[in-house]
Amino acid sequence: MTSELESSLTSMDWLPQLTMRAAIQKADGQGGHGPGAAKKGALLDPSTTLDQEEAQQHKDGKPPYSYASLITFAINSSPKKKMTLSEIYQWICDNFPYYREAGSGWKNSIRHNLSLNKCFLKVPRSKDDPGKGSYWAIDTNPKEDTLPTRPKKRPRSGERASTPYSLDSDSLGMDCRISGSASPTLAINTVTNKVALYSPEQDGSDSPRSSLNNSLSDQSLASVNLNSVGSVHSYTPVTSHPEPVSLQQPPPQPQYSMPERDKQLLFSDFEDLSASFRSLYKSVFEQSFSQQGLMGMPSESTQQTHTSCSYQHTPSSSISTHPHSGQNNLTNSIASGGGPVPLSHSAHNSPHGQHLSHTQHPQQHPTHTQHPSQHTQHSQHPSQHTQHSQHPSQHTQHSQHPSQHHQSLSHQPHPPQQQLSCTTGHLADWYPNLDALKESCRIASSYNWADVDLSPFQGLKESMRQAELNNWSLEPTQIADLCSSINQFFARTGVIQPQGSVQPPVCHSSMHPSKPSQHINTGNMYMDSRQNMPPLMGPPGYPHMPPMSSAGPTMTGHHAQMNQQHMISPGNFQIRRMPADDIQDDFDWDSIV
DNA sequence: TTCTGTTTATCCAAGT
DNA sequence: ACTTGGATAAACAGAA
Repeated sequence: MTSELESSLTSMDWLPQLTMRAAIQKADGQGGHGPGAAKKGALLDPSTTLDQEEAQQHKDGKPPYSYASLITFAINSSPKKKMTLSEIYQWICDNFPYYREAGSGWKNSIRHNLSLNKCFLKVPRSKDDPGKGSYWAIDTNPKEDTLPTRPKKRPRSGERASTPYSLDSDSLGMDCRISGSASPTLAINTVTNKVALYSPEQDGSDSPRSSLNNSLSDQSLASVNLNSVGSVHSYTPVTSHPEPVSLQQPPPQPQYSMPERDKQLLFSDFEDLSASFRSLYKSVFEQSFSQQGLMGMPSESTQQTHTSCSYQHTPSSSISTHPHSGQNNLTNSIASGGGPVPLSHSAHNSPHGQHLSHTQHPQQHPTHTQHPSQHTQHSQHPSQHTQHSQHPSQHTQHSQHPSQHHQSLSHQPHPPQQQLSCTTGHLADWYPNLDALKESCRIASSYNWADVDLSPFQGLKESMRQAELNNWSLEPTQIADLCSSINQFFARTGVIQPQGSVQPPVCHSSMHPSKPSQHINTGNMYMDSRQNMPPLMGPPGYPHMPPMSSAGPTMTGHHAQMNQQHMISPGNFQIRRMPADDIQDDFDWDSIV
C-alpha cells in the first residue's frame, strides 16, 4: 500500500488534474508555470475544497493530492473549518476510498503534515468539548517571517536548512498565505507556537463530511469583529512574497465570489483598525471628554489600549510598530490571511482589469487616488498599501528599511487592494484607504486633544463609544460609516488636510534626516506598516480628501513634513503635540535591519 | 493501550 | 550538483 501511495503522491503526473478551485489553475496549470508551479498552486489556497466531481474522479484510484491538500480539503469541508485528526482521517477515507485500504502509513503522513506544516493550526478543544486530540484548522496567516515556530530542522548534508520549518514564503507561504475562510475567531499565536483559539460557541458538532464545498458561510463575517483579544500576541502577517501565489494563479479562476474576497479583505485590512480607532478614541475623545467632564466611558475601555503586543499590518515585513495596535489581536488577524497577502491572490487575477472597481459608494470620489493619472511623479501608487509587487524579484528584498523602499516599491504596478473589486458597499470603498486612516488615527492619537473642543464631534464620539462598548465588533457598514466620520473628523480638526495637498502630518524622518521631525517614529511606522502607503488618503467619496499625490512614504516625505508643519495647528483646533516620548512607537529599525 | 502529536531521518522527483 | 518539496518511516512523549 505504501508503495502505491508513494508512487501516487510523489509523482507529478497528477498535477494537471488538480482542482483546487482558487489555487488551482486547471487552465494553465501546466502551461507557463510548469509542474512545479502547478504543484505549488495546489496548496495555495487554504480554503480550497474538494469538488464532488473531483472526489468522484479519484474514488477509485490514488488521489492526486498531496497530504497537505487532503488535509486542507478535509478541514475546509467542515463548517467549522476545523477537524480533529480522526475526522480528517475519516473524511479522507470517505472521499478517497483508496485510503481505506491503504494501511496506516498515510495516517502517519497526515499527522506528520499537520505537525510539520505551518498551515495547519492545532486548535485546542474547548472545555465543553472533551475528546481526544485537538482540532486542526488552517492557518490562513502563517507567520512567515521572523521566528520560526519551531526550531529549524537540523541541517544535514544535502538538505535544505530552511524547509520545511522555514518561514520562507515560497514554501509555506505559498501554501497558506492565501486568504481563506478561516474563522474570524481563530486566533493565532505565532509567537509561541501555532495555536488557534476558537470561541467556545464555535465548537460544536462539525460535519466534516457534510460539505465538500468551501465557503465562508458559517464563518463569514456577519460582522467585522475589530475586537481585540487581550493577551494573545497579535499576529504579524508578513507578506514578503505575496506575489508567488498570484503569479501562479491563472487569472480568473476565482474561487471566491467577490463578496467573499471582500470579506477576507475586511479582515485583513481591519486587523488593526480597531486598534487604531480605539487608540484614537482614547487619545482623542477619552482624553478630551474626560477633561471636559463628558466622558462616559466604561473603565474597561481603557484596559486594552496599550499592550505590548503590537500588530502591524505589514505587507512585506513583520515589523510591528504600532503601539496602539497592540490590542489587536488575533481575532482580527486571522481572517485575513495576512491581510495583504490574500489580496495578492486575487489581485493578480486581473492586475489591471480590476483596478479600482469600487464604485458603489455613493460618495465615492470620482477620481480615485489610485488612479495612475494622479500620480504625478512617482511610479508607485501612493494609495496602495502596498503589498508588494507581484514580482518575485521585488520581494526578495523586501527590506523594511525606508531607504530600501524606494527601489523595491517603484515597480509595483498595482497594489493588490487596488485591484480588488470591492463589493461590500461602503466598506469596500475604504479598502484602499484603511491604512491611511489608521495612520491618521495614529497620528491623531499622538496629539494632545485635551484642550480641543470636541463638542462638535459628539456624534462621532458616541459612535466610537458604542463601538468600544461592542468591542469594536461592527458591521462593515458601520465601519465604513465610522471611517467616514473619523475621516471627517480628521479633516475638520486638521489632522489631515481637507483639501489640496492632503498630506497628513506625517514625517518620514528617515527619508529626510535633515529635517527634524516629530514623527520620526510615525514615519517609520508608517513606512513600515505600509511601505508605499500614502501618508494619508481620503476615502473615496470624501470630497475634501482628494487623492493623494503619488508621494509615497518612501519617496516624498517632504510633502508630508511640510504639511505637518502647518497642519498641526489647524484652524480652530489647536492641537498640541504630545511629547515625542508619548508618541507611540517603539519600533526599532535596527532590529529589522 | 491506543491515539495523538512532534521530531528526525531518509528517499525521491523535479527544478535550478 | 545542488536545492526544493513532498512522502515515508520511525522513534518518542503525552493524553485519553
